[in-house]
Amino acid sequence: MQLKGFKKGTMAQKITKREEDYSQWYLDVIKEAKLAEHSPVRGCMVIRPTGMALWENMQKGLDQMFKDTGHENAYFPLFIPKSFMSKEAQHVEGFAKECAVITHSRLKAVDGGVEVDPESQLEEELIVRPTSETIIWDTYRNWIQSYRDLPILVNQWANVVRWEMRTRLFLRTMEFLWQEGHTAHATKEEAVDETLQMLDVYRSFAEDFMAMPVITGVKTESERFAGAEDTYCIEALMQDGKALQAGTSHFLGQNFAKAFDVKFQDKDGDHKLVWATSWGVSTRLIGGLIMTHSDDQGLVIPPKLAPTQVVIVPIYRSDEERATVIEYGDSIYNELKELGIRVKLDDRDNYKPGFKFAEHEARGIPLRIAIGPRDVQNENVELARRDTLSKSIESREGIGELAKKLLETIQNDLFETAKKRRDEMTSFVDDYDQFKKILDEKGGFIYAHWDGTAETEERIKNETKATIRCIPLDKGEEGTCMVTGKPSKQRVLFARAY
RNA sequence: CGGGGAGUGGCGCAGCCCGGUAGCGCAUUCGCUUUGGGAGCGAAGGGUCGCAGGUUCAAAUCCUGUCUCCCCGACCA
Repeated sequence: MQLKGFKKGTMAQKITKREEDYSQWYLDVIKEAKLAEHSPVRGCMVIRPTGMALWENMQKGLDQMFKDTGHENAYFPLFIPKSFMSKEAQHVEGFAKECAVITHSRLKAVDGGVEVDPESQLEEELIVRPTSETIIWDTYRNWIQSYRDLPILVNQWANVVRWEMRTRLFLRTMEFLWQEGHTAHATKEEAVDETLQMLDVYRSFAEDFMAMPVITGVKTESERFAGAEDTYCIEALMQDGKALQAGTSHFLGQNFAKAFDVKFQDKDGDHKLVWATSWGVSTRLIGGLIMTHSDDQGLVIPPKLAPTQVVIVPIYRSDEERATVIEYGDSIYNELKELGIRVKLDDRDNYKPGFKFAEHEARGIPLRIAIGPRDVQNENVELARRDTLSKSIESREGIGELAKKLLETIQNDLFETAKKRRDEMTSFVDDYDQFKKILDEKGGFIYAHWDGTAETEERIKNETKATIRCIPLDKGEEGTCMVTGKPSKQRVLFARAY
């Protein structure tokens, strides 16, 4: 039995509507879902328990995929000696402007307060890691002597700091959580394969767990990671038509092996430089998740990642009714729990059902089961989907299996909906004026021909704010550059980006 | 880092122009009535007005500095 959808707009509006102010909507969703908040430290956030539970679920999924592809976790220091940073020229250039530097080791008390003790100045300053290539490659030098020591397939879960000018919760913060994989190989082919393998891990994680469709491709020289030969990426499209780089996988060539003198003796007895990769995704994915699925009622997230997948809301008047309904709810709770569903029974007595409905919607719980005396009587439940905001009456019998099935349906539907939206906001353009027009009026992804030069790329960026997000891996047809008319090997993906 | 806006009980705001010792809504606590889409009434608790200086008999209010957040720009894997 189908019921009518929820009445919208009748509730007190705590969340700014998307079309009114997208940035404010994004902040409101995070706040109402209790994912994170601003901290007293500029550019840094407090990740609240719900936000952390979401990240932990993402970690679990990714970590399993890393283990399944032969990787192990390790942990390297937060601090990097300053001299390490300068060993790889491109790398230091890329990160120099956003490094936090530790110069002193202690404070001293001064009339009621504290100040930095000038006598504690460090002989060599320490850098708070913006990424760990340098300290890891310095370490790998000692781990690698023979081809038998290769490959090294290591990942670490860590925090990093990049001193950003302008920050946004999850999307760009000065400190963020991430994973960084660092691998060492005997041959170029093996390293390239690893780079592409991990890119595909990211793609499938984005699609299968986050229900977020992505385009895979390689970055142009100007967007490449400092110190990499090639940077591959997954690019997602947000609801407001802006692109988000959601993950990167770098083929580092022998740049860090050279810089840190990491060689191995091969079967033929020759000493050779090691080939490297690194790859990472961060809490930025949470920002992408929010902006892919959520609506004006608040957070919408896929069941696979939802900290709570099903919430049961009891409805009652008297104490007797309460006892009956809660008992009914408990049995449903146990049934779902048995099936491995992350379920909660919201038995708080100080909130009315309507309040709870709104709250659980704002917090993005995929499925809600409401039960009242009528349902106990008829052996029914009311089932509500967060993604479609639709409700139906279902039989108590078999509710566990139904919920489980429905969670899978929601997971798939979210992906299909997001993919459909992404495709609708993707254009193919051959004319530069048309390109500008679409960018301003519609936004989204634009596939266009480009002559492959940094000059043209720069010009387009300056004139339109759009950047080449990537050169897609599934190559299309040849053509001519929309700006210069010179030959183009394939269309590249343009968008304004976060 | 440049331009604009803002910081006042937990949250959202008024008061500031024109100085006179802080108020409203929501939330919280207690009580009663309620409970199928954000409950009602009654009572109570909670704020050195971001922080630091200065002017003044007197500063949330005027002046200077500083920190943080939001928007736009520059910058940025």
